[in-house]
Amino acid sequence: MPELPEVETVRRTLEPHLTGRTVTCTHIGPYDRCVATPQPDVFCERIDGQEITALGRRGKFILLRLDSGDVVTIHLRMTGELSLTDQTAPQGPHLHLWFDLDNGQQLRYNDVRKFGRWSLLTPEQYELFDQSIGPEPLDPSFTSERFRKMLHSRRRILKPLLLDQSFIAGIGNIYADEALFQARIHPQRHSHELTTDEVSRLHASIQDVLQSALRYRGTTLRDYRDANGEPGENLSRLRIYSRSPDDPCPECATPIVRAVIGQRGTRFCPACQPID
DNA sequence: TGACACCTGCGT
DNA sequence: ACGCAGGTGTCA
Repeated sequence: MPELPEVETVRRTLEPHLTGRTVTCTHIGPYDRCVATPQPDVFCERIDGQEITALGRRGKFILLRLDSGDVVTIHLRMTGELSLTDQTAPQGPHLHLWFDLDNGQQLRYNDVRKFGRWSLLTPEQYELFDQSIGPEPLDPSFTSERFRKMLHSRRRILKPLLLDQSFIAGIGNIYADEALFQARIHPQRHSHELTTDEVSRLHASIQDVLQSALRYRGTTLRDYRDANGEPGENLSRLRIYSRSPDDPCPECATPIVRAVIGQRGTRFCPACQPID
C-alpha cells in the first residue's frame, strides 16, 4: 500500500501520540512468526519499559527511536496498517503486533497479507541499514546533478531502477509511473542514456509527484489509511497510474498502454513517452 | 533479468 | 476460476 507519501503521512499522524510515551508491554500475535526480528522474546524484552523519544522515516520505513538508542523499523509492505486505539477496543483478525502505552492507549499493527516486517536495531545496525538505502528524494542534498551522476553510473532500465530502494528511497509503483509520465520519459529507457535535460525533468517530476501526494495525505487505492484511520485524497490527482489500458491519455488522448516491466504493471502514454 | 515466493481479498 | 494488487527477497 504505501510509498513515501503514505508512509510519511502515517508518521506524521502517529508522531503527536507517540513522542514521549513509554511502551509498557509489547505483544506479538500467533499468526505470523516472522513479523518481528529478533525473535519475539528478545524483541519484547528490549522494548518494554522504553520511552519513544522520536519518530522518523527512511524511505518506506517508519522509525521509532527509543531511549536506549535502539531503533524500531517498521515496513508496511502492501497492506500493513498502524493505528492508535484504546486498549479495550475490539481486536480484528489481522492484528499481529501491538504496544501498550503508558497513557492507556495501544499502537496496533494490522496486516491482511502479512508481508510487513518490524525490526529492532542497535545504533550500529541502524547505521548499516541507513547506508543500504538510497538518497531521500525530497532531501535538499538530492540535487539534479547528483541524480545525473547516479543515473549515468548505472546501466539499467529506468522503471525497475526507480523502484530499487538501494538506488533511491521511497518510490513505488504509483509514483514511478506518475513521475515518468510527467517527465515524458518512457519507462524502458536506459539510465545511462538520458540527456541532462531529461534527468532534470525526471528529478523535478519525482519531487513534484511526491510533494503533491504528501499534500493530499497519500493515495488510497483500496486499503491505505493513516494512523487516524483516514484515507488519502491523492487518487483523483493521479494522471496515469489510475487509468485503464486504452483509456485516453489526459494530455493527448492517445490510448494508454499497460505493460509489465520488471514484473510490475506499468502504465504510460506511447505518444507522450516515446521510446526513442 | 526473470521466475517465483510470500499472503489475502477483490473485481471480472 | 482467474488475474491483479501500493513490496521485497531469493533463487537460477
